[in-house]
Amino acid sequence: MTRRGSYAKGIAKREQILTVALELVARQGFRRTSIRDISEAVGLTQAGLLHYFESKDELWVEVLRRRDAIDDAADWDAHDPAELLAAIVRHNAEVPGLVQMFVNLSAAAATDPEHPAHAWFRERYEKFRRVMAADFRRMQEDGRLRADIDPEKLTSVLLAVSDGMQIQWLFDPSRDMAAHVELVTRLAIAEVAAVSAS
Amino acid sequence: MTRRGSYAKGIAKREQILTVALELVARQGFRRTSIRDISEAVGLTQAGLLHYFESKDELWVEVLRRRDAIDDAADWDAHDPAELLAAIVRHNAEVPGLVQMFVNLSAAAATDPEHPAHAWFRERYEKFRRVMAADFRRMQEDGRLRADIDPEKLTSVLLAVSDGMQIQWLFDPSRDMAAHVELVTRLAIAEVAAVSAS
DNA sequence: GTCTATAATTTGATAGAC
DNA sequence: GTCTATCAAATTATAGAC
Repeated sequence: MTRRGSYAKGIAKREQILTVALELVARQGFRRTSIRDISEAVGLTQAGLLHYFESKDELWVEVLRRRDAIDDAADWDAHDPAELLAAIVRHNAEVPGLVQMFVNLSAAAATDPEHPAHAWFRERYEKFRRVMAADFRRMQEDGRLRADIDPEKLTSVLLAVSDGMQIQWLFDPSRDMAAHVELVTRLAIAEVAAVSAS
Repeated sequence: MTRRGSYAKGIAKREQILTVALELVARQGFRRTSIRDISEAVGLTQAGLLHYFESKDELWVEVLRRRDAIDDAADWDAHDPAELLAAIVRHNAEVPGLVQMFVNLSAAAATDPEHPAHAWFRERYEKFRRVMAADFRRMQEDGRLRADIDPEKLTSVLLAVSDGMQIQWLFDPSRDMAAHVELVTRLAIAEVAAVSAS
């Protein structure tokens, strides 16, 4: 409430930093992007930038948080969790810096319990598994999904395909990430009609 | 041929370095393992270790190469490419350092064309896709695999599940990586019988 | 084959002034 | 909110002794 002008400016600067950081990652690669590069790109010194984020890794975590917040708020055109995931994956292909960052950060966080993003990723996987699996269970009750599939396993598989295809896509951007997610979905869903029709 | 004794010793030392490197990664994490740590663990100085490997990243690439060479030579009990992949994935769960390294290195290589492992990964994915897809195509001709699946896409999906589950497994080692690969396989294969029996 | 020594860089991070 | 200054590490790399 106090000093509204400079407060708003601080918020805007934060946003700018997060945006520019992703642009730099897309342009010069995640490993090659230092905190100094980012600070200079937004017209700050390195120390100036660290006024906004406690550390480099914390900055990346903030990028992830913001992405999820935006995704959560977005109005996706999807009828089931698998379609939703495919839509998100399709959207990610528009933001190469984000994919680069996600891949590297998830790897680092997975292999280091002390990493600032470790708990975030862990909880994210759990949340997705819980929420999506519940939806899949409902679909099974409605006969829209094969009954012989464990909903939790299917969720994990879809998340794994999504994560794994990001890597393959980075090596060859002509690969269609979302199409591969949809292949699994089709195998899990379409046969219901075929089997019940037989 | 010359100086056989010391030559053999050099080979043995190289092997020791690669083995110890993986042990250290498993124990203290990939990011926390420096070339100095490894050199000290094998009774060398940093400079001494760099007599064997041109750089840290080259050392990691050698670990990958050796792993693949061992896997290629192994006698896997598998009847089709999907079973083979599941067997390899199951085996990987016994070597946590390797999984840690693979995840981090593939991320780094994917996001940096100059990375020493970039070409290696790229070609590896291509090779797997080519070889496995050819096998899947044969299985389709034999009626052992659903005909409405693109063999290349199925291969990419299986590799993605394998890579993606490694990450989820690192966050929670109680997850069964191979079982998730097998879920996809079952969806792609088993229905042939069901459909053709109907 | 292995060491000591050391240079040169780069990076993330901190203290404290303005 | 931003800067200057400065640190401590980590890493690659090299020269040259043993």
